[in-house]
Amino acid sequence: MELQLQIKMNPNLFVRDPETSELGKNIIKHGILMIHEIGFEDFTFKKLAQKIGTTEASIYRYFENKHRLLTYITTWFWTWMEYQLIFHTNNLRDSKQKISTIINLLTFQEKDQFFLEHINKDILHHIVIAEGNKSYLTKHVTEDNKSMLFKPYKDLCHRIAEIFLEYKPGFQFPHSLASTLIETAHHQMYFKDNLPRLTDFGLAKDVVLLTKYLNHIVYSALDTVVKKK
Amino acid sequence: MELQLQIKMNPNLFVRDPETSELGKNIIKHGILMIHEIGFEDFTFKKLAQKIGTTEASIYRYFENKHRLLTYITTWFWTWMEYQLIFHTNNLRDSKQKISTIINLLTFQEKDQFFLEHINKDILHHIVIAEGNKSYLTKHVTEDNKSMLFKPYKDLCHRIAEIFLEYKPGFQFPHSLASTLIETAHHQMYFKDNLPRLTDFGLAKDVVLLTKYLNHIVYSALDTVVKKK
DNA sequence: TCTGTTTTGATAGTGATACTATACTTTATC
DNA sequence: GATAAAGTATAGTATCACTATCAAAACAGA
Repeated sequence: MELQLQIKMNPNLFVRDPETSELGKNIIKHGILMIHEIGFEDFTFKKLAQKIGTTEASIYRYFENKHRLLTYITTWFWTWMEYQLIFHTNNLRDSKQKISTIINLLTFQEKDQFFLEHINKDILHHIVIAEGNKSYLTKHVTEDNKSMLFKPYKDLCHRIAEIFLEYKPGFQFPHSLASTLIETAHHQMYFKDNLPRLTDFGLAKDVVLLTKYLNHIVYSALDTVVKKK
Repeated sequence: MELQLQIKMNPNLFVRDPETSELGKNIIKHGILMIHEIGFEDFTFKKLAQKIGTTEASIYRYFENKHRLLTYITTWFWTWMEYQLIFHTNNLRDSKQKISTIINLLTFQEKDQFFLEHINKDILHHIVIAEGNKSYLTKHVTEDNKSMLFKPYKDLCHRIAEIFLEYKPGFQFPHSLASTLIETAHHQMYFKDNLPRLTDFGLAKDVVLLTKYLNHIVYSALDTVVKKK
């Protein structure tokens, strides 16, 4: 069975909802492909327009600018990630299993239950790894944050934090540990592929050692009593 | 006593060494101030030229483009950070104290021993937190990496890794833990100020809880035996 | 002090980027 | 079949990211 998934996005993210038209879906689809291909810096609406046979002006009817498009697709990713987390942990009672699921999701080892023809999720994941930070590393974070653009990221973080608390009630840093886990998973994957000396994963193509590392970090942090100091 | 510090930078980072002239030093000095003030995205060589009373063309004589300037200053920061680490841990025998020093340095709680009139290190630190990732999150990482542009970052990471190994010989992930520590320190500081829901530091202005958190992460990871799995 | 070299400044120009505006055509909807 | 909405075509502006040229100033060596 494949579930048809419709993610409702915050209207502040777009000018016109791209999910409501073919052109909109094409912008998302080829936007993702193109950002992955040439990188966010070199990506322009003009190039995208050429690729999908439309005009710059038409794309501007959907997104204020390319940064908003980036925020849209990364935010979509985090929303989808939370869906996945809910779906996969739904039937689990053991919080240890839930934590394993989180790590597997973050390292993309969990099979996707949802289907969407215009979004390639593997490529999207690569974009979030390589460009995702740029959506909040700006001078207008605070403003964007007030418009709730980062809510899905924070929701996911909070959900993970709750699972940590379920595993270890009273743990002092559940949210920080959650955001650290998310960011570390992505950073270490990026480093593994691009700056491997910053890791201890050697030339391994797979994600086995990374998974082991993430498990170690999380469980050691949760299982060790936080010092009074 | 104040030590006069001259950091020798990789020549691939610049066209003409900015340390060799007044104009060069001004580019660095006001470049740092301006990137901090308006953010890297809005920063241009034209604006910088206006500010320091020179021309765009003159700045291009020193740096190929603004991205190179960013890489220059972040790389300078990591080199300086390694100097600081060496300086502060020089006389320490206890690896536990060394680790405390690392965390204090990363959270900017250690007093600076070096003096430089044209570089404001507190502001530089803020830039590295908010913009530093952008120096390696590009489509040309691999190329830049081959030109050794990120060597200082990797050197610092390696030095921290060695201290971890000194504390816990045989630890499987010293480099990953080192890069995680560096990145987490910066991310959590950024989150604390801009997206506080991703942390557990509340509205605290200081860095006490963050320090406690980083200590917890590092020591729990090092003190816990890595599972065979 | 003359002379050659390097550094900086002034000016101009090019092509791309990041938009905005307007008017016209096609498509959906009632 | 009328009306609105969506999309296309075209054009235009300000800024950006450079490159080129030439002249002036500074400076270094003989």
